[in-house]
Amino acid sequence: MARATISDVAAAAGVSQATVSRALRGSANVSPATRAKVEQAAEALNFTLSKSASTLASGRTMRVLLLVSGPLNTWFNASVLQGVYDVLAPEGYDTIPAFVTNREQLDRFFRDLPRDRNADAIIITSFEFDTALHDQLSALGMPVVGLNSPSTAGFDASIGIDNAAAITSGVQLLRSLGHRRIAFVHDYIPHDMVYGTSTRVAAFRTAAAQAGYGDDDIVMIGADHHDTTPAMLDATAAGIVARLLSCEQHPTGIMGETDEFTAAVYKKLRRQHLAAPRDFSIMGFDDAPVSRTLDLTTLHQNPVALGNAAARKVLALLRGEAPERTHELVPATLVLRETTGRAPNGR
Amino acid sequence: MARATISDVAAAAGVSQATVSRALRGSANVSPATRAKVEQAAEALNFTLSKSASTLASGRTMRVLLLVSGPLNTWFNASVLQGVYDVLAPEGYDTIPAFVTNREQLDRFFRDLPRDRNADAIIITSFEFDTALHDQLSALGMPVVGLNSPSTAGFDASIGIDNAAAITSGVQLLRSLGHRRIAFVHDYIPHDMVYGTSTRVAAFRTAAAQAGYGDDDIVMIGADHHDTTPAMLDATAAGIVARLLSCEQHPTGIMGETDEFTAAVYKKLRRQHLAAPRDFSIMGFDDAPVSRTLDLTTLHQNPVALGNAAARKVLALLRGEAPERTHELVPATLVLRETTGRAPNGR
DNA sequence: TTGTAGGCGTTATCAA
DNA sequence: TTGATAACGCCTACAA
Repeated sequence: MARATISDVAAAAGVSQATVSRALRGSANVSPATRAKVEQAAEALNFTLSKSASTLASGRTMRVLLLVSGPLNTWFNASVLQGVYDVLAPEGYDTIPAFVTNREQLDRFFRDLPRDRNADAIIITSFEFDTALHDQLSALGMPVVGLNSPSTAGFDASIGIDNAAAITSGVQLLRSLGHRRIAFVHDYIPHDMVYGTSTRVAAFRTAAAQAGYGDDDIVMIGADHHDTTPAMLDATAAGIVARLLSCEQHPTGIMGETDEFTAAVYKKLRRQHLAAPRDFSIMGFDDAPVSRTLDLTTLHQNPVALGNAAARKVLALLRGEAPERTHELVPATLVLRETTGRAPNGR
Repeated sequence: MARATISDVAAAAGVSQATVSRALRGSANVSPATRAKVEQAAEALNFTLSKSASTLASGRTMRVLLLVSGPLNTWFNASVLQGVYDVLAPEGYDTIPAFVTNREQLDRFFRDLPRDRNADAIIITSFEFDTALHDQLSALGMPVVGLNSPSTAGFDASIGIDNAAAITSGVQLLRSLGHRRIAFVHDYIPHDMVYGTSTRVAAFRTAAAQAGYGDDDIVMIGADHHDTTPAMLDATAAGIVARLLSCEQHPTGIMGETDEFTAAVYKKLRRQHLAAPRDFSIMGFDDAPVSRTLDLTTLHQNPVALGNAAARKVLALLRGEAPERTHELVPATLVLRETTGRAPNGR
């Protein structure tokens, strides 16, 4: 038997198609009796509304795009997806993941997007837009919400963690523990794209200065390219540790841009038979699973919650309401674990 | 300006709507000249086909469902999603993730699914179907492909790793290293659902027997409930280690059902100042990131590749072709790292 | 290779 | 509260 259509249900229930549509969507202005009749008929015919037909007729696609930077199978991105999904699914929206890993893909994505009215809104994670992108963005005609983007420019709403405040608390911790010289180790920073985490580098500089560290007391060491494989990350970490330890007076307090990156550095340090917090203190950022595994002190953020919040803002925007808070900044809090402690004597 | 429709393009290009449709979909039987004209007109009008309208008219949704067990933000599930996405996206298909964590949700998912013709195919990851589900499944009328499912029953095609062979190689390793007594530690096994990884438990029993281990030489220790949070996993691991070490002659060779679970156990063991491979050997399963972090010997599988393969089978099925291999079993190979070695003396 | 025209299954507007 | 009916934007025989 062919699938039932709305008119089959209408016939079975003895009402019009319009009434079936109203009843099944839980719309107001349907008498309880009628609604019950319709629901029964639909049930009997094993009928549900076709999403495609609804979409076409209403102009609403019931889909929201989630654009993340980098692969989907990272802790952060997957968690954001989970968070977005959790609030969107009950509302009947599909979450459609998409990702870009470099500028070229990003441009292509936006070039194709406006021509493609196949989503009602878009959530953009972890990177910023320059003017060019900004223009295309506004041409989209759909709500755009940012998640952990370096700035709020171009977004109808946004949610993100307060990187600067978090980094400051981390620096303060190291200072409290007596570390005279501190370092920040970070991943490659591409010139053509601004990532959410990139702001942490600048934040460290600022925080360190404010905490009283002189220029000679802070060292910044970055990777010179993106590390896509574990083996490459490993090599990069080795290089960074080499530079770290060959400073004439090496820093004893180390902060990393992300837990993953920090973990790689930490492992290399241990391979030199240096131990934390005996010989140095090290802390990551994110509170990703790897930080638990290694008992790494870190700065906690909750990407699932961020995803939830972003999705809620999308929902509000879609309803034509203003989100409770348009641009929201949530704290990332210090999680003390085993890799930080009093600075070694004599340093 | 309102969005252009296909008839605007037709008018601009001086052809019929049908020709525009054919040209834009890359269909055959369109002269290069006409195609060029159409493409130009579409470009000028910033036009692309509406997915919803196409779907409605053609009956094809260009969407495939990916049903995973457990949250999306696990290494395995996120990687499968990535893998599926990678091959489906270029073909114009959206990947729509969905997940269920228990039997009730699973039932609900399938109860709603047939009434909801909003996907062309479905990929089901990591669990099996009993007869009841099987029936609903075939009523779906769309291709169903399995990924790491315990059996191939009910699937039009499937891909998975050979758990039994992998477990066997692990057991052989422990035997070669001289471990007289071996243990298998595993997560909770619910009674109402069969997971892909559950088969590893039985596989261990079989492999151990075949390798010559007597009943007294193998110990199986499982969790008695699912551990959803890190803290709970931690507690469970503590209980397991307690049982492990309180055996009158405790096993020195340990295999775990998954890397994550194994890592939790390993950490607890270390907290007792036991070291691998000095005091015991331990190996995980999956080659998840945590196994690298801890230098854990493990059995490698590649969920991204599994996702790729599953998606390719979907594509073939959707084209009405038979996949190159309908039911495929790929090996999971032993990765030697630092946590396995010769059994301690005198054991 | 291209055009014609009916239909895909809803939603939304307007009356009743 | 309910019913007619005209969109919604494209696909696909079928015909030319």
